[in-house]
Amino acid sequence: MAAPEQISTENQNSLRDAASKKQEPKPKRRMRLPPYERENMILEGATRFFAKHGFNGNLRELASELNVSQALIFKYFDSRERLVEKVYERTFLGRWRLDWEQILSNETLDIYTKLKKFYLSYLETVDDYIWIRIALLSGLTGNNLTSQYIVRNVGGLMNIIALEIRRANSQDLDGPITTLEMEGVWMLHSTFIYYLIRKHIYKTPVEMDLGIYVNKTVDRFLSGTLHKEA
Amino acid sequence: MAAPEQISTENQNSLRDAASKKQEPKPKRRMRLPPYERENMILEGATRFFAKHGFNGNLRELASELNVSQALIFKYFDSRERLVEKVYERTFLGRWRLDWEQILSNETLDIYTKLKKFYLSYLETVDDYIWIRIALLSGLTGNNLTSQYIVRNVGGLMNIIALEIRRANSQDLDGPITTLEMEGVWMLHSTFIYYLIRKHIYKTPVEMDLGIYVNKTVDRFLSGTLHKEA
DNA sequence: TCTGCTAGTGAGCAGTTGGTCAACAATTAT
DNA sequence: ATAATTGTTGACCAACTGCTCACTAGCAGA
Repeated sequence: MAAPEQISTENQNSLRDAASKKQEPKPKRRMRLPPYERENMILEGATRFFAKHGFNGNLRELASELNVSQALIFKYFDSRERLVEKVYERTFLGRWRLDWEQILSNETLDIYTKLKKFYLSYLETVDDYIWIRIALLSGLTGNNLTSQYIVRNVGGLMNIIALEIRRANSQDLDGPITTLEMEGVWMLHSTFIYYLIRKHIYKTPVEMDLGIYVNKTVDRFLSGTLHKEA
Repeated sequence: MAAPEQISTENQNSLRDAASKKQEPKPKRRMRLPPYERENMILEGATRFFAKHGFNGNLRELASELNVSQALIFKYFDSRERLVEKVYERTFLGRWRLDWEQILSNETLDIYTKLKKFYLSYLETVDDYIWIRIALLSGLTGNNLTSQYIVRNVGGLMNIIALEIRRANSQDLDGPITTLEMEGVWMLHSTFIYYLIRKHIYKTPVEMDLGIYVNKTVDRFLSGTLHKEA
């Protein structure tokens, strides 16, 4: 760790040159962007960065990843807190698809294809390192309205599925949905969420063909994993 | 909810007394504990604390929760990093039950009761605010061997279950287990893990009777959620 | 080419944080 | 009682962090 005490002048020079060659050749011409673009660039970088380092990641580090001064971040976002809020919005609200509800309520589809269509679309927008990490981080950090908003929204979809399952079982649709019925629906959803956790967070091997995986999982969910024989 | 606006002087005094009694009458006599006990106390407090505030929670705050100086923490743990490691060990390794593997391999039980027995025991040791939060936090922070160790261990159990399902389906036990077979097994496990996430992290309403919940979930997993009629 | 507007920055401030250390005091042995 | 041992602490340090501000420089319009 200690620097050598004696170096020849030439060495010193060449070392300095090498060093300066590594930091200078980027004369780092100051790039001027229209505010909207710059804001977007920062927000996108922050999303990636927070996903990786958590919401109290070092802002100076974020700035240097963006090749921008740390002061600039505060020109576009009043405080770290505001920046984090924006990241939430971008990540969650920005990805919510309004047609999910329609797929699930579509009367012309049977329950198998309905669930397969929905979860294929759901996974397409959500099977992403950034999304799953931000989702878990925001849940753990708590105190954020956005994650609660999502919980409620997903809860709404789960309710629809519960009703569709009743319909498929030709049960009475009127009574209130029981806790155990809801747990049944969450079973399917849990499977897909934990698939994302294993894939993007624990990085264990998983089935990579989403089409096959979704089909098989929905089938299993509805029909059971035991071959009913005879 | 609102406090009464008028209180007699006596009341005010007694209130003030009560308040001061709460912070002053602790002349904070210095408590001396045998090292083993103190270490345990700090470790337990740190586990609770990190579970709540994440692994870069403020150590001064932790110290004050323990009614102990911040310097003392460093007498028992060289650095924050070491402390976090110990928290991992305590939380994960300390809870692993060796008999889980035996329950699952037990030849005298049918697959239904096997899975029910196992997951009841599993949830009993793992259905806990602290456990699920530390588990997710450690996964997100990455770079920890312990969480990978657990992933491997759980993976081992999943493998056993995969084999048991083959047996129940009277399939050939010899071929290698396919990715899709494994995904099937993860479906059940995912359900229980995400149950914990909903319960302890998102704090949404869930079925509270573990016995009923485990039974019903295993049944659904094996037999499907659709009533197969005629 | 020059000028005005404003995107962008370096330097620095106040507060915080992990970690250290000499001194203090609770307990035990004498 | 007294002394030796050692668990415990207050005060401190150096590094870091969110955030600010006076100043710099890229770009559009004249």
